[in-house]
Amino acid sequence: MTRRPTSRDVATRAGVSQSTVSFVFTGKGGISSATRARVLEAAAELHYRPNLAARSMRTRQTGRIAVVLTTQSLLYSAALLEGATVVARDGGFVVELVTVSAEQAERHLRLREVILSGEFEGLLSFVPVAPELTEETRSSTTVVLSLSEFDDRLHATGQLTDAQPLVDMMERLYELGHRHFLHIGGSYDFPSAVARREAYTSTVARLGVQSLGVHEGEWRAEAGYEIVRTLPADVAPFALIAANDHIATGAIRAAAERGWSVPGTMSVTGWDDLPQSAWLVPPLTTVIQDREAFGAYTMRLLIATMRTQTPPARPDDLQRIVWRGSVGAPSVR
Amino acid sequence: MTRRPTSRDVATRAGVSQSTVSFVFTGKGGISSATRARVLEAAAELHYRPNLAARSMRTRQTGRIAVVLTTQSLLYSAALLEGATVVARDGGFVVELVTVSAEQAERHLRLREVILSGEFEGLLSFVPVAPELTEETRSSTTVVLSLSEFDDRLHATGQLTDAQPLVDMMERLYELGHRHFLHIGGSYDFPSAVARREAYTSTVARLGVQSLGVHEGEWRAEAGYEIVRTLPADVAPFALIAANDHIATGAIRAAAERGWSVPGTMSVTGWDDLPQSAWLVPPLTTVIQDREAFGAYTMRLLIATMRTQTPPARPDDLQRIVWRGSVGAPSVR
DNA sequence: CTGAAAGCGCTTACAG
DNA sequence: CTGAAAGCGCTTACAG
Repeated sequence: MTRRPTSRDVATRAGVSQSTVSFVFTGKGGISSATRARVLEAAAELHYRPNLAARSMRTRQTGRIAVVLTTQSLLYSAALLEGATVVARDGGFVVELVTVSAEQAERHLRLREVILSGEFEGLLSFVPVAPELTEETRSSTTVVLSLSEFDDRLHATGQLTDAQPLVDMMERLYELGHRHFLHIGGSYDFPSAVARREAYTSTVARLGVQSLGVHEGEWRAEAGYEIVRTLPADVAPFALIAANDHIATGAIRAAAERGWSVPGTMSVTGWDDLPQSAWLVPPLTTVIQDREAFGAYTMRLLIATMRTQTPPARPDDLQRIVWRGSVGAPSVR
Repeated sequence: MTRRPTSRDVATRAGVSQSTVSFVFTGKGGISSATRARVLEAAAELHYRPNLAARSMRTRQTGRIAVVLTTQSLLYSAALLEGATVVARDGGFVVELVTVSAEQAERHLRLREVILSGEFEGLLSFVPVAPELTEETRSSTTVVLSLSEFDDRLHATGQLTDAQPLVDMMERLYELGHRHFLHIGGSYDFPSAVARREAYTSTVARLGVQSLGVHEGEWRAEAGYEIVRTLPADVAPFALIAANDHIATGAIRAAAERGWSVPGTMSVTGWDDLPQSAWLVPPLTTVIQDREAFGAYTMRLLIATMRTQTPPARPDDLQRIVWRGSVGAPSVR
């Protein structure tokens, strides 16, 4: 465990000055290829690597980007994270994962700490960042991109919050003969939950079909279960548009307990394609999101913001519907 | 976007020397409480925070620990990561997540880079670290703790690979009247899959019951589905011991298609308690792993190693069975 | 094309 | 109990 070699050690070995070594590694300054080769060789022999803390101190840049997620969302975000990380790495940044509490106040404090610490040049948040916090940290050197903010500022509700698949699913169900619909949504502090609810109500109006209700289901299976369990026994065959697969799974269970056929009595659609969704009885029609591509895109956007470059083009194939057995024509019991 | 305040700024404002400010923030040196209060006040007014890069350079310590996971394993590791992160933070470390390819050679290169970069004081790997790599990086300042190594060195196969719950479930099924069992395992390059298979076969022998088969199910729902789908129609009521919830879910689907009752004709147990498992029809009996506690434990172990302290005691309540409707007495069709 | 030198913001002996 | 000073390993004007 000897001392790590420094640029000075490399310089001595290569017979050049320390600054020349630095120039070689940063690519700055015109170094002749002969000198350059000598330096690189000496560096390789010593297994030299630049000390990032020293570089960071001198340049006042950390090369770090924080990605913020709650533990819960992390469960669904492996691919998203992967996409973002790869883009960041290609851009010369190191990504640090910051998990925060789902609880508002606690999360606020932690985010504040992360932003003010100065350790990060950029922050990509997949959880809402309170406006006050954005205000308070305006003077920080950390460029913050939060997905909810992002929705507002860039009018980019066309991303993960795009509810178009929900409209497509409802139209398909209409074609199959459905005239009664029910919506169980997520938590309405999520833009995506609101977007899906809006898409539902406007599509109900446009198609001229009947809505049996719109409930806030908080993304939970319990909600799907309870709401379907307590529906009138003589309800007309209907299509449940659930905001995610959890809700849909709970609903299917309730239907099974009531002896209702799926999709005949109740057709149902989810969102997210959880691992077990394709294996439910019946398999669940749902929306697959290309989270990796989305993660990559958001990171590209953050980096472009940090460098004040023009934002990258938005990919338009981030979501697609997988049709499975939980959707079919309505049938009399 | 003004310049960040430094300890010198704080010193000026508090009317002390810069080193006094440093002493206050590191807790070193005997600073009178009056001076201390003045410094802290000035620091608060300026929103001063120590520059970590500068500190790191001076102390030659990075305060960083890398946690290594593959993207795949990340999906199951949210809680694990949370547990580890909290412990690290309490220990004064910052955790950086490093995702690596599941592909061997690529992963090797990346791990090598991470270890040799000198950016991390510790590395906690949930993927195997090749022995050659451990050898090659012996002179690095990064303390490496890999979970596979961990199994060997500390004989700690009693952790996530402990198959005891499987034995308990089989005994309970035996009490309920089951005399026919079937096992669909994971991938046998996972120690946990092997441990579960061994526990199954030895318990079959000990209880003197009949095994309808032992299959390598590669952790996949397809395996559960196919194997149950192709069982003889006149098979005796049996208990399926699936290596995880995916397999169990596929099996339940096959049983439903065959018109078999669960748990009467086929009782079934899984492992992992996936989010939808409690909402299947019937709800799935499974094993809940306290991944958060496990993650916390592994991080404690790493930090103890880094500080050459005695390792922490192993928690013994990392797994527990949740009994749900998929398990019951066998019944004639 | 290359070198000498300043300085990034800290920590920590060393004086006093 | 507090201060002056060296130095961690780099980058980057500034000379030459």
